[in-house]
Amino acid sequence: MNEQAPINLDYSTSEDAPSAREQEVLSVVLDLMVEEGDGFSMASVARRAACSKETLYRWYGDRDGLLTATVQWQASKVVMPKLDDANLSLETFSETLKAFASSWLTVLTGDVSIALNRLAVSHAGNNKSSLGRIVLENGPYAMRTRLLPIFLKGQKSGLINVRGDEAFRLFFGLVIADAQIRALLGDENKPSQNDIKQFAQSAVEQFLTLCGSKI
Amino acid sequence: MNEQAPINLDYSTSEDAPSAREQEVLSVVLDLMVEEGDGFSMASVARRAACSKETLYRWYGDRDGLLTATVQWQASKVVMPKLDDANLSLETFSETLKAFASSWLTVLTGDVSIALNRLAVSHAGNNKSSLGRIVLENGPYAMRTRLLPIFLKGQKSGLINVRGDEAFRLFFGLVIADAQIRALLGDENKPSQNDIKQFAQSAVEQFLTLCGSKI
DNA sequence: CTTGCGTAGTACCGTACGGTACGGTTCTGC
DNA sequence: GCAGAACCGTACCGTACGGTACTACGCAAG
Repeated sequence: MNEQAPINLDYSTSEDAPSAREQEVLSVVLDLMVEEGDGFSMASVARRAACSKETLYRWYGDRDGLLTATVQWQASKVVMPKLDDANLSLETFSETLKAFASSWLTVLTGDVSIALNRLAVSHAGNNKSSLGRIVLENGPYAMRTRLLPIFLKGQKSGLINVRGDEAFRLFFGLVIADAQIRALLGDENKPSQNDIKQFAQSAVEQFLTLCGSKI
Repeated sequence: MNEQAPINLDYSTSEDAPSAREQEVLSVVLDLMVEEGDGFSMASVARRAACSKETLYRWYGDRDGLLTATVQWQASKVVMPKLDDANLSLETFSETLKAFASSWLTVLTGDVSIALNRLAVSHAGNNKSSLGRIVLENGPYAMRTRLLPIFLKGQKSGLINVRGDEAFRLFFGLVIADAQIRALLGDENKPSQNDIKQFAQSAVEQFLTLCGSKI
């Protein structure tokens, strides 16, 4: 349904991991993104990374290549949570979901994620520059891909009863709600770590209430 | 909690409504925003609106002023739904919420809203340019302000049982879920009008299930 | 020591755009 | 019909930035 025209996401196969020096550069880009949004110049990157613009262009081709490499590097740092499918009690299931929800909210309202998503949103308007696509693939879609098997296991264990895609939509809504868009729009009123824990907990409880096998 | 340092939102008091000619200009800006995102130039506005750049600068001061005027004009076009507090049956309440949810989803996934929110998000990164703030005030906050009295009425009639701010967060999450962020990131898979009706209906049902007075 | 490669630093070019200036034209009030 | 303001169209300026060219230096191999 969603996987159409697979984009080049072969950062895990082609050029494996960026070298230490490259990571320095990409890290500078991330910092600049957080500080100045999309406005930073190639010159500022070169200056702060103590490299020449020529090197940037040799390594990444153009500005968009640099941004793409940065986004993909950042995405590659997010690790996949595991759920051992053996002992799937309601307790385990619920706790796993809560932990995931908490971590997800923390990431999404973090500075780096905000900067990255701002960049992707603004680039999604202008055609060319597939940054929006890439963030979409590594953001919502990736989370969906990660959560679906978890939901599936819960379903097979009779803990929930709902179609997978509906489960994802519901879970996203209950957990994230308006937190992300408000952060993107510059709302300074960010949820504290305590708020997040609270949100995650009640979201999971609501989730289980709504689709905890009863139909 | 949210209303701090009230920004200049006096488009309703100072210069009332833009003239017909001004509306032509602002409409051109909206069109260009939908077509090209933030990338459009003042020259392109002048060209398509068949006016001179000098006029644009005389009227709006600078580019940011033009954008601000456009955003505020668009926001002023959204009308406030009413709920007659007299006959507040569960049926009426539920139908009102469903209609609101449906309309909300339609607006948020529409081209104009997407373009506007993209603009606001990208400007929220760069300080100066209070566009993010303005969209935040006229988007999520305005919806919150609109919904709170409705929830309050429902609460007083014993139909729901939840704190107002929690009700808003919950309602937002159930109705909007990942639809807006996906649209902003350029997901072409927009919900059809039928999907929207479906989403709105089940969202309201879920909302009433979760906080329909039972605690 | 010498040769050659990779890179830092910098100067440079072309372009795009925000903002201004100005001549010519239309509209408005008297 | 006349004066003044508003406005259109366009030419122009300054700047900022993406991208390229070139020089100098460090360093490793032979």
